[in-house]
Order: sequence, then structure tokens, then C-alpha cells
Amino acid sequence: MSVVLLAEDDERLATLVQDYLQAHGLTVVVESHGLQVGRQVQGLQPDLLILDLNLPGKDGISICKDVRAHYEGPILMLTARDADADQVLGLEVGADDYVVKPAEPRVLLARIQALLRRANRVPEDSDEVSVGGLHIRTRAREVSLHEQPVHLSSHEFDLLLTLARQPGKVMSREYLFTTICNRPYDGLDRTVDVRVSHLRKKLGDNSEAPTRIKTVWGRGYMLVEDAW
Amino acid sequence: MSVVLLAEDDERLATLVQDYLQAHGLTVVVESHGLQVGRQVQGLQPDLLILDLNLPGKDGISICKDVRAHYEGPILMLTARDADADQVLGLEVGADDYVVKPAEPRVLLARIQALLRRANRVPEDSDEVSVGGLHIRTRAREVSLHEQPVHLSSHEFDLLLTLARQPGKVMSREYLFTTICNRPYDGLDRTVDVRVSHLRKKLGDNSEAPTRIKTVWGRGYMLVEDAW
DNA sequence: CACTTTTTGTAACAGTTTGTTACCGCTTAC
DNA sequence: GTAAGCGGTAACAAACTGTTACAAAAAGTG
Repeated sequence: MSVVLLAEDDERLATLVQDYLQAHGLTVVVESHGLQVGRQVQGLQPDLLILDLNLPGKDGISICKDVRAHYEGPILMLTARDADADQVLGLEVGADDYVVKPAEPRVLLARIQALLRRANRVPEDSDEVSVGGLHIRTRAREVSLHEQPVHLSSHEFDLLLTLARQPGKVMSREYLFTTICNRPYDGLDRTVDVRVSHLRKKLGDNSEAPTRIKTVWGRGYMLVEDAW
Repeated sequence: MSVVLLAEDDERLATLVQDYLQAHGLTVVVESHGLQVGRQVQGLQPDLLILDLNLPGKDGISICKDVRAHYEGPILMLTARDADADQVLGLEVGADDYVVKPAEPRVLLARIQALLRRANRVPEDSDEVSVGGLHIRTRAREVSLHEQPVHLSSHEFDLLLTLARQPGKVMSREYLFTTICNRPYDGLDRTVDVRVSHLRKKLGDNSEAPTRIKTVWGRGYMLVEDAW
């Protein structure tokens, strides 16, 4: 399940897009203030940023430039400006796609999925995810480690799956929380920490010097590829 | 210089696009027969494929599917069909972008460059960095010195990695600070100094006459290559 | 040289983040 | 009903980070 940050100030449109994308299996977080987009991207590290060019507080092109300095994921600009020059400028400052409003929802979704497909490499619908001796069967929701079945709770499974789909990538608590719980993160919740603690125990990792699920202080957690 | 394969049967349009792209630094090869596109992609291994959906000999959607089976580079569909359903279908069978003819050349170029920019991004740095008896496994975030594992905090690791990637090069506090903390340096912060101090202690270096991480007065710090 | 100024090393402290356990309410199975 | 499992939350200990403070070293100045 991919996390999308939607930077859009028109509340009605934002809700519309959010509902449509969530109905198609994406987790959507909405941000309506231009000056907050950078901070949100940094904290959430979404798989995709949808950026309206007319946010209050800050010029959309500047936002895009600033975000690009620290964010490598795909950016899709969604805007009412349809002039060629605007489109060219948007793409040149780092956007990966540029869609003019009003956009047909199906087209927007198809373009989003094309961007996610290229960025993720791991096909969303692959049934089996493996990292070393760890095997996850997503449809059956079963996990085995070196042929030994491991019993995990629902949240533990989702957490492990999210981490294992992109081994080696540091994922923030906010990202993990919204992916697992599908609701906004309040910044204080310790759920993810507790789940990680349980996962480490069940997967035979040493918490004092973890080798499989590492803590990156102030950033989040990372599943290590070659440690299974 | 990137190589683009342009699959287009309208000779006049093909020449037009070819000239425009070549004037902007791209190498363009044209292929006009649908049945030849797959072979051309395999042989040429272009950095980008521009695919017209109305080539003679073979349906464009089929071409795209076949090409995708053994080609990972970006595909841009360029076609006169502007129905939403066509666009969704094109993106779903593996295209990365879909541009409707007639296309403004500047827009086409901007989209091509956006695709090339993403495809060419360096995927990841080398996993293992070694300097003498010091070994850093970047993905696992583990460090060992003469086969002995060394436990470092997150910032200490980032600092050492940054220094070790360019041994012998003096790095300013500003550079090190922004690399580690991912925020601007105010010129007075002593964080880097303190981290270096801790690193020296953990790596068995003598601070009064450091041999491994040297202080370059008024400039910054430098990791010495032959001292490990 | 003596003296001042700037830069560096590091101990110590306080605030923040993280690991873990315990507990409570909820649901499910029996 | 009870028992077991699950998920959220609180609580506390431990680890980590930034900052300050002060001593030591280096550079500048006459």
C-alpha cells in the first residue's frame, strides 16, 4: 500500500481525490498550506507527492524546488494552469508529471500508478515477497523464516510487509503508522515502536544491536536486506 | 548523450521530431514498422522509447506489452487518440507517459527530459566502503575495524561514512553538518566537533595527536587514508 | 617573546527519542 | 459466561542529541 501526500487547498476537491484514491488502495494524507508541504514531505516521506501549484502561502514552483532538494520520490503537479510554458516550467523544476485540472479521475489514477510502478520496482500485486530467508505470502498473510512458520498479528504483518517491500529504505514512523492504521499520525503515538519491538522478538533479532530491523535515530526504521 | 528510439510511421512528423530533439542534444533513431520495434529496442537498448500507437503491422498496445517484457527503460506514447480510456490503457500496459498529438515540441521535450532524468538517477552508492582495516557496510549501517564490530550512533555513522567516502579530502563543518543533520548550518554549532570527538574515542584514535581523523585548523576534518 | 583572539576538544547537562513492559478495553472462539 | 489474543496507551529506563562551558591549542600582533 503506497502513501500519497496530496498538497491541495480546495477542500472539496481534496476530499474528492482522497476518497477516489483511497478506494483504489492508496493511503492519502492531505496538506493544504504551502509552507507546510516541505515539512510534511520530510516527515512522511511519501511514495508520491501530488502538488497543486496555487497553494496559499508559497509559490508552487518554489515549493517543488525546495522539496526536490531532499526528496527523491515522484512529484505530480495538478493544476488549473494549462499554458505550455507553465507545464514546461513545472517539469523542469523537478516534477515527473503535469496534469491539468479538471482531471478525469481514472486518468489521474493511471498516471499515479505509472509513477509508483517506476519508483517502487516491486510490483504492488506480487503475492510473495522475499528477503533472504524471510518469505511473506501476502494473500495468505503468512510469514516464514528459514522454512519455519512465524505467527504474526495483523498489524505486525502489515508492518513487516511494508518494511520488506523496500528493504534498505528508512521509513518514518508517520509513514509506517498511516500505512498500517490508515489514519493520520499525531506525532506522539508509540504503536509503531511497540510493534517493532514485538517483531524483533518474534523474528529473533537482538534489540540492543539489531541486525534485521534497524533504528535510524530521529528518522525511523529500516529492514536490512542482507541479514536474513 | 541519451539515445531515443522514435517509433513513428508518419515520415514528415518523424523528421520534425527527430530534428527538434537532436537540436537539444538527443540522439534519435527512427523506426517506422510496427513489427520491427521490438527488435530495434533489443538491439539498440535506447534510453527512451517514443511509441506511436498507430504503426503499420502491429497494434501499438501489443507492441508496448511485448517491449516491456524485456525493456526496463521509459516508454512515452505519442498518439492522436485522445480518449481517456486510451490513455488509461496505454499507461496500464507499461507506458510511463502519454502525450496527445499534435504536441507542442517544447512540452514533448520537457516530458522526455523528465523521464530521462528519473531513469538516469544513480540507483545507489556502493554498498561497502573500506579504508585500510575499516569496513563500512552502508546498507546494513554496520562498521567494523580490524574485524571487530564497532557500535556507532546514527549520527556518528553518517559522519564516518561521509568522511570515509572521500579519504584524504578536507571537509568543512558546514558540509558535514548539513549532510548529517539535513538542515542549514548556523556557523556556531559544535555538533560536528562533539561527534568527531566521540568517533575518535570509539575508533581508538588519540585526540592530542590524531592519526585517523585529522583536524585541519580553520577548515574542517579529514579522514587519513593510510592509518587504519 | 608576551599577549590577545580565534579555533578546537570534551565533559557535563538537559531535553528528546526510543525500547520495553504492563495494563486496560475490545473482540473472538469456545 | 470465560479465556485468549489483539491493539492502544501509559510509564519508566535507557540511549541519543544539542548545547553550554571551560580548558587547551593555534594563530595573530606588536
